[in-house]
Amino acid sequence: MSSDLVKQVFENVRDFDLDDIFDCGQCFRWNKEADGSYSGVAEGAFANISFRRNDERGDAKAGTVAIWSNHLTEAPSLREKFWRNYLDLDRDYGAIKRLLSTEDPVMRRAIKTSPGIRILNQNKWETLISFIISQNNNIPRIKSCIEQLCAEHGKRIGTRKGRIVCAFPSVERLSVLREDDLADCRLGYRARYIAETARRIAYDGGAFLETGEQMPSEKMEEYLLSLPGVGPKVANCVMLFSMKKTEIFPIDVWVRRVMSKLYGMGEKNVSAMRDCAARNFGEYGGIAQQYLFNYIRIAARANPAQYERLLSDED
DNA sequence: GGCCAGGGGATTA
DNA sequence: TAATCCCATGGC
Repeated sequence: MSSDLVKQVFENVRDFDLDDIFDCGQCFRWNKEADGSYSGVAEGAFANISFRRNDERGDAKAGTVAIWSNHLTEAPSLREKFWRNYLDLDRDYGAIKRLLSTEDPVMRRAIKTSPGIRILNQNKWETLISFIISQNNNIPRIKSCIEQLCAEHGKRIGTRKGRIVCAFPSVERLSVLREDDLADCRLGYRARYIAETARRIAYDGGAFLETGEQMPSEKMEEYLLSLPGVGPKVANCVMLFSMKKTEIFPIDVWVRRVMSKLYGMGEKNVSAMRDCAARNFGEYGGIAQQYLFNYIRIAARANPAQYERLLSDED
């Protein structure tokens, strides 16, 4: 397959780190290679992405992104445009980080933990189904569920290291499936949500699939919440990760912990957390959320004992 | 064997 | 409106 790949390069990219981007919980189909690069699938194309920081002669805070993909059918200019948008390269994260950091020591620590996060602009349909799968689930298992879903129902797009690589299944395919056809994916009770939501999208999801960021957030959220298996958290993730709604602040169990333990808010007062985020983080609430989410998750992983003490502290 | 995971839906109170 | 239970699955 490697002979079929084409190369795309972006130079002098700042505020960029592969681990921060692909391991911060926003995407599920990218995996780290032995050389530190990441391989995955986006919009029906297999890709491998590497990042090399400039040496001391260049801008030390910047580097070069190199992407090998089998995006063969598109003109080079369209491919360049696709990756530029997918990796959110036109956004000035340095400015956003400075804005979020002023007068917020918690955010300063969070950003310092993963300063290279960028919010990917992912496919709406894939993001919707992926985050339905995410409910009451953990990230490794979400990834395996999605891989199985792609292997069983996605279009084959090539082979990699002797394994078949598949695209995310189409609306058409999933909309004709019955719950039983999803049994191999080990989706549990979410299988019914996915089958029903797929039929809804096939039937009336035109506006969702074709518009997106042009549509007002309120209207889009209303539609998403009408889908089976989609509540506030899933709807918010879809809007943030696939519709450029950077002000949206998804609240899950980890964000609730951050807000209660580090921002001193009531554990269950989700609406107050939303208000707090809107006040403090404004139009970049979603990006702030991603720094915080990754911060608390890394803290829990790195030092479980200290993390447990933090959580059990009855202040 | 109970608890937890990027929650949502239905039923109670 | 808020609280509670249940929902499959798998890792620990």
